[in-house]
Amino acid sequence: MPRGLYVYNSLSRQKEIFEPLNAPFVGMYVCGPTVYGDAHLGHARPAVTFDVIYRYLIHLGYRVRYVRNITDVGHLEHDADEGEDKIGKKAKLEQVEPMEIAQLYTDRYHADMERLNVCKPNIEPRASGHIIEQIEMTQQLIQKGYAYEVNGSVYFDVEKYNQLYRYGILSGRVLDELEAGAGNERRQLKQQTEKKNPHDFALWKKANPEHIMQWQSPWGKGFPGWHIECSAMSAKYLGERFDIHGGGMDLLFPHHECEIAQSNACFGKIPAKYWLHNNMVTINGQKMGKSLGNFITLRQFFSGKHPLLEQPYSPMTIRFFILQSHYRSTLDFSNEALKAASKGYKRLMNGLKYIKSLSFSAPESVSPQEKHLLEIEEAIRQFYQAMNDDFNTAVAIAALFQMLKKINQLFVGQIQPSLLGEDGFNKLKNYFITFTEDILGLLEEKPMYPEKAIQLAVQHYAEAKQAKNYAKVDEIRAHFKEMGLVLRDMKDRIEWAYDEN
RNA sequence: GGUCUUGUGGCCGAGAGGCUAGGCAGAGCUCUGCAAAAGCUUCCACAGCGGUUCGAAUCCGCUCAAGACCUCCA
Repeated sequence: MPRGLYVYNSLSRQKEIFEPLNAPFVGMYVCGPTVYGDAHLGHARPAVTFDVIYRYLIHLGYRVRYVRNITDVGHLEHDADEGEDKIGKKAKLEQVEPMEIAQLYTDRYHADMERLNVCKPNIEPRASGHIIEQIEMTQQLIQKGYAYEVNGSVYFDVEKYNQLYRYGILSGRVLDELEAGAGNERRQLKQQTEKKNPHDFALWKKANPEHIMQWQSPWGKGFPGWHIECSAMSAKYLGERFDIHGGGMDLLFPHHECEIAQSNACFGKIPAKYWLHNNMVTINGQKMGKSLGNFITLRQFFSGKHPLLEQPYSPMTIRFFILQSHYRSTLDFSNEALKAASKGYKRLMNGLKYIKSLSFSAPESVSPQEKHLLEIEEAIRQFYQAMNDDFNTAVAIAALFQMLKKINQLFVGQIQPSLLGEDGFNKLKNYFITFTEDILGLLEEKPMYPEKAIQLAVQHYAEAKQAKNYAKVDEIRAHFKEMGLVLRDMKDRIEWAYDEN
């Protein structure tokens, strides 16, 4: 299909043609969750975004190795001096093993992602399973003179690195200016650390005796620093240089900046060729995040149990909602927007369900009109063009609705399949299904009753209708409504569909 | 204080110098026991003020507003 995929590279701040280092292979690393709480809408965004990128690359014929990590150690709660990590803190509160917490939330994350129809990554490495790799990388950095040990902790020497390379290449920061505007409080805090320089970041942290998560290292007992896991694990599974590194925009600095510094100092190359960052989900115009406490978990969306939610929103509604905006724009949460997404999604699914049930037939009397074929091909072109333009799913979905229009015209019998011609019909059907299901990952959320039971009820409805027993008819309609379904009386038949309200 | 981004119709959300985005909502028509759905038609825009241009929502400047990062965060 159409070649020429362009992606926005945060490193160059512009769109670049996507050319893998070793086509047809593509290595993609995306920063996954820290598993100490349930995933919220903000976690769904990168998961869905990079899921579609993954699916599209595969669709284009690339052989993708997708690595998404699980952070189950190492992220510090306040600042490095406190030396308490998030997983450990929660575990102490709940009197369980830290790994139990990590396991629990990993499982819950997996379940949530499955409901969102997010593909599993090919490799999902855990930080705790790669302590050795992280220690080795830290040792190498010490050997090369880019890291130093103080009291059982090891820090990356940003000043030293910046002499040869440029710290800030990704985020556009200049080292000398970094500290300039920092408030007094922060400056005082930073001066108390054992770091040579406030910008230096931990590769390895010494653990206090009461600290539960700790491992033996050449520098005593401790745990890995904030950023080293991604450098160590991406290098292990994708090589020292790979194609795509993704994550949320809030990770751009310092996380990804530090990753680049570490990996570059260690291996002499910037780890990824393309750096892709999704924008934030906002709520009342503000970033949805853990620290602000203004987040709504995915489970709360699915159940509707949150004060801000007027109703539950299904996983596919959430997915569709995310895909309706471009991944580099902020996406504002509101009940109105979600409800609109829900309706749009269901309309799309009704079309999908119908076109799947339809096959081409051509009575001799009707001959195809080229106009239809051209319109179908135009929509297909628009879809690819949109996806090739930095994965513009919003425009891609607009193309899908163009195709839906044709499907609905078939549905109400305004046009016949034969009018599209066999080629036109097959293109409409096959591309619509491929685009919707395979690339965008939007699936029907099937009713909880088997198709056969529903067909039986449809029959009863038809009979009541025939007998003009309108009381019965209305009763059956009400039952369908309860199931989230509706009945549609067509001229020549009766169909059931998903209720769009 | 620094770096950066954004401001589009009732709501959400694309686009990016001249050509319909799209979804949801609203109005009308067709269809219908009543519906529902769909189709067709239709209303409603580019924060403000200047400038560049034959032409600006799109480029430049200023003003106002909102937000992100500089600390763990997707």
